[in-house]
Amino acid sequence: MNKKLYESMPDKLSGTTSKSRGTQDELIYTHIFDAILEQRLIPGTKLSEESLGEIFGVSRTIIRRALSRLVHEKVVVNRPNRGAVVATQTLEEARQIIFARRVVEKAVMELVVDNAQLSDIEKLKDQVCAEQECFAKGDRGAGIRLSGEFHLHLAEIANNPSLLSFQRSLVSQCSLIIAQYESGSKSHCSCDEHFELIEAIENKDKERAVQLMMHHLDHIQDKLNLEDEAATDDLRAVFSYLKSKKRRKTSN
Amino acid sequence: MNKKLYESMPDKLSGTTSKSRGTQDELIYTHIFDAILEQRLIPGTKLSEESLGEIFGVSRTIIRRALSRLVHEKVVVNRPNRGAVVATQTLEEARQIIFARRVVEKAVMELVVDNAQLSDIEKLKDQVCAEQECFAKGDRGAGIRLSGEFHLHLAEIANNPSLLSFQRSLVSQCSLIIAQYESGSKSHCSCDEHFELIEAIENKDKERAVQLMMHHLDHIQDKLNLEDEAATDDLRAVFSYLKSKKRRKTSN
DNA sequence: ACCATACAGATTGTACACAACACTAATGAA
DNA sequence: TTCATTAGTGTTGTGTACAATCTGTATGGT
Repeated sequence: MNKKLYESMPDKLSGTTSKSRGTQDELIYTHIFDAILEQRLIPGTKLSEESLGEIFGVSRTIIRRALSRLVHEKVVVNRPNRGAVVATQTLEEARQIIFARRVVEKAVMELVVDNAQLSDIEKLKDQVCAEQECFAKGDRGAGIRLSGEFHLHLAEIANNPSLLSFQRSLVSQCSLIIAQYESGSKSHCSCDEHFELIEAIENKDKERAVQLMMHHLDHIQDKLNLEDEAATDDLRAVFSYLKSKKRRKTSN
Repeated sequence: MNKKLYESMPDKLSGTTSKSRGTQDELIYTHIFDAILEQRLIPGTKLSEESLGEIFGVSRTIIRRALSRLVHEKVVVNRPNRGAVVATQTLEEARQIIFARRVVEKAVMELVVDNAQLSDIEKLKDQVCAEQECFAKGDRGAGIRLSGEFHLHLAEIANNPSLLSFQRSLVSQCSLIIAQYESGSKSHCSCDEHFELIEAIENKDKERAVQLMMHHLDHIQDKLNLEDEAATDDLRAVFSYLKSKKRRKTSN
């Protein structure tokens, strides 16, 4: 009766890494995850179990599982007895995360240069084009998400599951950091750099590819100025495309 | 009546990374985790929620949380509707995990050489001594666990939380791999190599420290290669030459 | 004897009720 | 007014009942 509400969600969101279909909690995880990566949920936003349960039409049990996964990936922080919030990072933590990413991206890139097939490179190009379009038409949120997914895709090509899952966590955290610290006006068009990376991969120029990647990360780090941003912290607004239904007739 | 049973457990188990105290599920997580690292739980063992609940004197809710964390760290695998089992890795997965560890350990070691204080080095020495004692008195399980904790401690000294949590997951998985593939008779006394590592750190000889670490990992991997043809109880590995088929649908 | 289907037992998946805790507001005294 | 205590309200934490699902066994047909 009050179930399966979420089935009416727009499809575009369900394609985080193009393999997000599955159980309820996975779907919900993906929605929240994407919302965070697209900066529709900004750092510090409280994620109330009951609200989310109403929004997605499931019980708190399911929400809890989705949140617990996000907590594990360090995208959400759980404050005991006080609920979960979208993670906020200090500048020092941000530097540490970017450092870790440097370590992983270097290894990933070396594997990518060795492993990348032509089809992989085509897909990468398509992805960066999509990213470019998003920025061009002003959909900054989706652009930032696709930018992160570009790096995830690299880790997929590298074909090491451990590195991939670590990369997933790091990329998400980086998106949060960008959301938190980067001035909104800066176009953040990493597309050019992404195209350069692809070119180096295509040429099998490992050294240049790695060096470009390091510079790419330098640029992210350089942009860590303190700046404010304004997005919504209203859960219902973020997920407004869902028909939010009242749970039960009891207690309003 | 059947609650708080676990309070009477021996204390020695509660010191995984010397900061394991906390909520119920964290305690239980630690106990299972240690049991796996000490190879008292071997790969493939089923972890029934109800049994564990009885053993620890808590409801399935808590057990589920502990298991979910273990699943996230890839130490336990969850089979939908059929419960959780201690993870088994194929040889290929094992190689990938060790590769990822190579990446992380190199970065960690470079940081350690830069950051290590005298007190850190003392603690490392104590830890390896404890490890040595365990092997000497035949407690192989605890020895293996301490051996892993040595590497975790290095990641702590490196002082990068992201790398540390990745390292935790990788080290646990490596312990599983060793449990699965390494012949029991081999002494696995990595203590000597650990002492050598400490010496290089003490001398601030970064290059040598990194190289020793790589060799250390080579040795782990070499042992796998020796066992390459050994029988496995992992069906996927045994029948890996078959193309895995999609699950059959309703139309039989 | 063989195969398929149906049933039975056990285990996990989900929802919900209630307990425990944290924050807020209100009350009263100095 | 200000501070301390306390009651109230809302949210999370945990246990448990029931539903859904899977595995193994038994039954019946060929």
